[in-house]
Amino acid sequence: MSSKTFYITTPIYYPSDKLHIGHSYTTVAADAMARYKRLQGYDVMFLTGTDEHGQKIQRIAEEKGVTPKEYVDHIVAGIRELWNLLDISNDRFIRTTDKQHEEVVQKIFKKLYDQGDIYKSEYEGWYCTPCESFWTEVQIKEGACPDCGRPLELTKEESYFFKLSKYQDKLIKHIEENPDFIQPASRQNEMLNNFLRPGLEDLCVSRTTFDWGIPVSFDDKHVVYVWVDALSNYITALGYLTDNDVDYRKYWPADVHLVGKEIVRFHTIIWPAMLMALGEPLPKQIYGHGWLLLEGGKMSKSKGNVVDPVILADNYGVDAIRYFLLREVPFGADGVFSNEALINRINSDLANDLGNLVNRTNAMIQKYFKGQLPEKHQEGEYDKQLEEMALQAPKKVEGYMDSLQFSSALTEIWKLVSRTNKYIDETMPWVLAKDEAKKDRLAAVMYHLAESIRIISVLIQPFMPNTAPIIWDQMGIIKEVETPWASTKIWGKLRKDVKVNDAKAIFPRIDVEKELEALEKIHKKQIKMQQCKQPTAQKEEKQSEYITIDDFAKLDLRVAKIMHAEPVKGADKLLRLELQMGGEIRQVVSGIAKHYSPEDLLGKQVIVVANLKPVKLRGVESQGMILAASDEENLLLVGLDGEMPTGTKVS
RNA sequence: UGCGGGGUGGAAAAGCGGUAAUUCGCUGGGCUCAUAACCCAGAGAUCGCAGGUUCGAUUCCUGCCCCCGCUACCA
Repeated sequence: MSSKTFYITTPIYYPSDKLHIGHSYTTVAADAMARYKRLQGYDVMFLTGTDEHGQKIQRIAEEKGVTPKEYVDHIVAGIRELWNLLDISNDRFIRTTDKQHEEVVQKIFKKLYDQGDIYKSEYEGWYCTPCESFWTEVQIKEGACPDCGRPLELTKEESYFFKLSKYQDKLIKHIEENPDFIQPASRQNEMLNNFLRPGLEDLCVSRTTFDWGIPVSFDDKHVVYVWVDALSNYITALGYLTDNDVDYRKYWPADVHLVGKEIVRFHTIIWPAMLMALGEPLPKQIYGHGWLLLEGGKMSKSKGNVVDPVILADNYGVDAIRYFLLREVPFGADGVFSNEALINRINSDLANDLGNLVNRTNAMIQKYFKGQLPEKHQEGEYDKQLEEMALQAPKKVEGYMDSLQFSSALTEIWKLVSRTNKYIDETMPWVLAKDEAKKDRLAAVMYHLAESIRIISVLIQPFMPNTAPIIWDQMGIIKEVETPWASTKIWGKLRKDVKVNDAKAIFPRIDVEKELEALEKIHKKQIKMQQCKQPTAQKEEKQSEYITIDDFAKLDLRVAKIMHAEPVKGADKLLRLELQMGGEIRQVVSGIAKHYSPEDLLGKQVIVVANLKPVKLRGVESQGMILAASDEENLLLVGLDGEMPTGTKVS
């Protein structure tokens, strides 16, 4: 019956570290969409996964002394657990280390090579041999490696290139003719103006400098680089170029690739070009959402933010977190996460409005009708208004959902929640209850409340998959008959003599003050735990890394006095200092501008590493380094417990 | 420094050429079914600054200031 298909994807995440609330945001959004489409009768394919290759992961794994695969297995297990916890209903989970994916990527690469869309050439760049890394002109500093500071060589590396430039005009045309292809529209202009129209360069799609990747099947010195490997997950997961490509033929092209705004470029330029080269249809839409910024104002910094989704879900419930993520931020724009915002949202929208509505309705039906409404209802004033509003809500919600406006969709549902709360005040059931003659009218009022709640409960399903069934249970709503999506469009689906069950608060109110304190404590604890972990790791290393007194003697530490200080032009962290050190004046560039103003420094005595090799910073020579203690927030210069003549040796 | 986003009542956030929505908070009132909740009313904004276009600008143009993210510089 469901011939309509809907294919939605999230990006595949890079498992170099634990995921945070920002990743959850994308995935929860995709999940809400997938659930919504399923409810509408679509045959949905919802894909998420992990992008597991690359130098960075290889490096981290080496540092930890495990194989890259062992390392990612561990992280990926955690990611799957998180999606499980957040009730993510993905139909498939792809890992770029899956055998099928690797094989198909090799086939794709070979195919593009055979038809001339990938060609072998040389990649020229500045190469740092010890780091085994290439750097671009912009990245290098003073001809040295930005990582280790050692000299670079202009090196050529054999590399495979994808003919991106060939597809430039076709891409521009496609984007111009399909205004929905890139959403929101502002991103479309960004792509056209910043990348496509100025001209595309061919893309380097293989590497020889590391081997944690999919080997190029016909040239095993090379590994397939991220573009071809990662982007193609959207089709390899469906069995593209395999014996069993039923799903590919069924679901491709994708309806939406949901991505963060930082990777819009890859999805709207490189990916479509690859598909054009493969002769496959392009996805219908790429939607670039904004960031969920973790530390908004200074408020949250001082109050501390717990951003571990697991802790948040444990404390407030999965649905509350899902609600917050999708409600707080207008999809497409950036938003800010703070514990306070989260708790306020839970209190006002979930506890006060929705939770309380269900609770008071349930309580009244129990109190006035012993839990079950009679068949006979007397229609009255205000009923029509509520009915109309309830019947409009689903249409509006659908409109917003179809354009991925989750926040607006929820706002629309909550308008109905508010209207229903207001209906109680208008009809004043407690007055009706005092007059036995008005029993029928009272029954109709209760029914209107229950029916409105039923419609609300069905509408919130995609967002809050756990809450909906709880409401059904409390309100005696029968799942199969009274909760299909289409049932929201008909008033009166709920049977007249509905019988409710005992209920307790779905969303208890949270004490903001207390809770913020509690979160703060957890936050501090986490920081402590991290700090504890690091020193133990370092300790082991340090035992073999003792230095001798001779090593120390190599340092020439001197007392110096700051005679002059000024900002370095074009740098916001650097100060240029002139130091009196014995008979000489030294010029030192120091990254302390965020913590000290030039005036503060005049006349101060500091400790200088006097025999440090001079370097140029931002074009200014620095002949040494001054010592300071610093953590993430603060920085204090190291001084003397009194005054000493400048030039005095420190040991 | 480059790129991008933004500055609208206490907070968040719409509007984008013609009485400045909405939510939270605040004040006052109502009600008592309910989770100190719900309902009603009210106060509170010269829409970052300075010019310009226009009969008229928060909305268009120019310049400037500030904030945020990425980026470079923290020897």
